[in-house]
Amino acid sequence: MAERPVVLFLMGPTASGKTGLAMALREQWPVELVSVDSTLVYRGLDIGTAKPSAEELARAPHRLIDIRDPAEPYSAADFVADAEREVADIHAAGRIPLLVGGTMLYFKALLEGLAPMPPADPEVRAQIELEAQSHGWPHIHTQLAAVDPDTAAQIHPNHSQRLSRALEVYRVSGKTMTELRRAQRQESGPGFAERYRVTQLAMAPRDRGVLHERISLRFDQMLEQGLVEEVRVLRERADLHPGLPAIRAVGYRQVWDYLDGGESEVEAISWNELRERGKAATRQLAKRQVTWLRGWPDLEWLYTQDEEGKNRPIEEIVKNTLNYIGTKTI
RNA sequence: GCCCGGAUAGCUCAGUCGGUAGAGCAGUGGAUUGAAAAUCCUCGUGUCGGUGGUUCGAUUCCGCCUCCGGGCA
Repeated sequence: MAERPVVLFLMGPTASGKTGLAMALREQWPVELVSVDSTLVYRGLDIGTAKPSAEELARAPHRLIDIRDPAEPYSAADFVADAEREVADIHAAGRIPLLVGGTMLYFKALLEGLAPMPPADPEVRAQIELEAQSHGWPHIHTQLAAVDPDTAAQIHPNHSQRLSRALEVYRVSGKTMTELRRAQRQESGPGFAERYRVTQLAMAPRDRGVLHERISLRFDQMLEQGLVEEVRVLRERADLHPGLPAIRAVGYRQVWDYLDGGESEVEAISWNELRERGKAATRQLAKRQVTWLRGWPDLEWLYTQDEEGKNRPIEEIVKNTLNYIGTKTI
């Protein structure tokens, strides 16, 4: 049997420097980049998502960027299908896929697969939302517990989104998540990790304070580069609203609120408040990303600082990364 | 200079009819199977501005001082 093809993952919190490293690696290794990011998929969300510039993309193309209109939600299942296709395509061209990004659920879904569940159903979702509004989420939890006690036991009674999804799955398919996850274990073929030799890297500063500082500077830069104008353009479209995943993205939601406040004095958000809220939301995102990564199995950490807290030059990180990849893949 | 109002958690503030205090935000740790940059859970001791007085006991009442608002000169 032929040796399994190599796949590289590069994960890390926002503002850790993943894109820079990925592009540097591409210059020295036969890798092709695949973006693993739930917001870079949307066209027109550029500044606030820290999307690589047109010049950067020309020099180092990323797949799965700008593949969706902001009105059209993208999902973990969409990602798994797209990523599987791109990985196969890259291998067919004799290159090595480097999946780079910060959406850990997407990495996990690709690695472990998803249960054969029905896709989101907007009408069922709206109905559940309505029921929750009049009776509260704990009532939804009770309903779920009646049909799928195992799943209900794993979801907090206030956890709106996961409760909604679990009940939605049942109402749409007539099967519980528990049953469908059992089906996943029994019926699925070899998983991603069985088909490929996956090397997983995580990139981050040692010290969270450093990340916070970078986030602060970067959000101000985004504002200088015209983030508000970018959101203003999105707001002009009648079909976009804060209920969409694209508009809920960090930065976009806060600017949307800021522009909302223009009319009503009471709720108006000041410029400084916008800056604070945008930065706080980004810090919280980074924290959640790090939570995913702590305890993530088979992970090689690339720290962007040395033990004394000094920033390591990108060349050094590239060199160490290539050394590590070399030992794992040759 | 005078008058009024403030001074309490990193920030905004509530409160204690006198028995040493608690919300929101921020932060922290965690969860995470088609929205995931989403959504949800956990964690609250801080010379209650300083100083003197009254009191068994003062962050709370009174005096003075400092600082910050606002007003009058």
